[in-house]
Amino acid sequence: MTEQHETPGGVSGETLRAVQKDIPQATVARLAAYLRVLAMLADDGVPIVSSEELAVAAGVNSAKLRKDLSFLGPNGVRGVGYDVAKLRARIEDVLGLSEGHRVVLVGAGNLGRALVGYGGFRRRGFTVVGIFDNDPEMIGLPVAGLEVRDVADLAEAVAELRPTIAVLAVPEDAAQQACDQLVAAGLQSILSFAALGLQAPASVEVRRVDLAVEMQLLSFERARNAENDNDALAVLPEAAAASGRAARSPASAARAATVPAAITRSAGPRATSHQAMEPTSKGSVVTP
Amino acid sequence: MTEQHETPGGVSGETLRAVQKDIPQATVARLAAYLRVLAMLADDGVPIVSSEELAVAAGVNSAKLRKDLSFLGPNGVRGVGYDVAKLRARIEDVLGLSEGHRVVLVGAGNLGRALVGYGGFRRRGFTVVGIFDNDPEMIGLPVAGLEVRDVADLAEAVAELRPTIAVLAVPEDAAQQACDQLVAAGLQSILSFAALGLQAPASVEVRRVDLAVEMQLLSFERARNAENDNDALAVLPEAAAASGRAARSPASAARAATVPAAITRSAGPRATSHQAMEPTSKGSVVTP
DNA sequence: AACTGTGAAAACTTTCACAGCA
DNA sequence: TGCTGTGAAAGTTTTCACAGTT
Repeated sequence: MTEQHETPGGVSGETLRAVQKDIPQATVARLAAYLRVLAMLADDGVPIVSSEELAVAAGVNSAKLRKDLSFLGPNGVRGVGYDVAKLRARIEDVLGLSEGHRVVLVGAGNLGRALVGYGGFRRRGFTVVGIFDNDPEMIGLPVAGLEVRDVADLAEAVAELRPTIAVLAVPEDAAQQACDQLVAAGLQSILSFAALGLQAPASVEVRRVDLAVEMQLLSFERARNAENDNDALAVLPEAAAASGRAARSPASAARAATVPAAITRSAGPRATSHQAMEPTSKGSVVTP
Repeated sequence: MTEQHETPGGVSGETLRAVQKDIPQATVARLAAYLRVLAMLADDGVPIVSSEELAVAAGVNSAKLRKDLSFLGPNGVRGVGYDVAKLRARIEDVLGLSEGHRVVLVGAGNLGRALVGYGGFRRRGFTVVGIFDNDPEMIGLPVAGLEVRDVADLAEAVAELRPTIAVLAVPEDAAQQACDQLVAAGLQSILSFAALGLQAPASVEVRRVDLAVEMQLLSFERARNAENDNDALAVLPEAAAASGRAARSPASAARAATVPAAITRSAGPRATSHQAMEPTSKGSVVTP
């Protein structure tokens, strides 16, 4: 949590605390996106990046990116750009990722297995340390190098594994019970793939990823674009026909991919075709 | 905006068109969330719901909900509330869901199978009509009542199946190629689970669900709350200790679950404990 | 009396455009 | 010169509070 990267010498918790409090929601959602791009750049051995380059890769405009980064304090060098490694470390720090996270997975079905197998997971500092299920057939089986354990042993296992995040990938009808068990075991951050809202103490952060919501947003955009296309066709037949990899209308250009949350937070950021933004909030499969 | 449902008689396309254009992004992301709650209410046989009840269930405040619904035209009855069935139909209409959607899935691995098995999917009007993979071992196997087909046959199959949405659940390194095939086959709406941004024509809507982003947002909230808790503890030790299912500080109360997109659109909406909001945009696993 | 629909105010976010530093 | 960091303007979203309807 604490920490600063540029300035040597210890920075107090005060500093980071202040920073975290004042970072706008919208900005936080995008920081995670910048991080992904930075990781790619780092893999490619790129040492320095300008706000313009980074912004394009992340699907936002450069003014927004610079404003976002300005909330984290000075990160770049004028006339030069941002040091990829430094900026990356700084963002990880602010997002509370620098220590990495130990994750327990509840539900070893298809979704659960898909999740542990998801490479971007470990690559981004999330280590699955335990897998649980309530199906006797499943318990004991090896999944991703771990043995599936009985969800009844959760409390005890948590004491031993010390996870910071739990991922809930169980059927709808088992979700609330599993959630209660996680809460009882002391987990404070839960990412749930159940469509229904889970009841949990206010002190526990439950984030929901709802695939259907993402699909619905996709549906809306399609409906809206179809509309626009009709309008355009009515007025400018050739222009509309020549679409291909061409430009999109300004109105829809701001739209793109992101999922604020795993599959979700909704109202997320938007983005242009190759990269999308708007995590959340909206976007995203994050749903209420 | 225009439009009326109560009134019998055909409503023109003009009307719906105008409505869609003017609905704020943030509102659209939340409509999908309201829909889920409405579906639950309908299942429970609840005929009428007030803005307050619906808002609480969706994790937003009632003023926001009423404002959101006002963009769809008059939907309720003053002094009474909203007709659950009517409101549901109206929202589905606006989101372009009323005709339902035919979905093709590319990638029959764990994630793909988890997705077709996901009940909330079909229940919300999305019907999987085709499953594709490029693994010879996989092709021909039955999954969810469908036979896995060769992704090479996609173009041909699309002509036959007429899907409106494609879900991409393949490994990172195969994602761009699969995306290109979908685009070539004429798909216009793609929900991708690949972490990387996909290159596609501007006319194609690509929505990304990135699980890692959701986890990162969860990490940030935890870091921020830990901070607040420290502050609270320093000042009010007992109050902080008595957390249980107690109230959360106003600052963090606004936070909750949602994933604007499947797993995100970023910056999505937030919500209170039992129900969360802020799709996507942002919320959600929607990422840039 | 109960509850919706909505202008107007407040809060938040994005964009502009430029001063300032390397 | 090139690019960051940032006030100030513009645009969007949320909240308030109340008039209007049943």
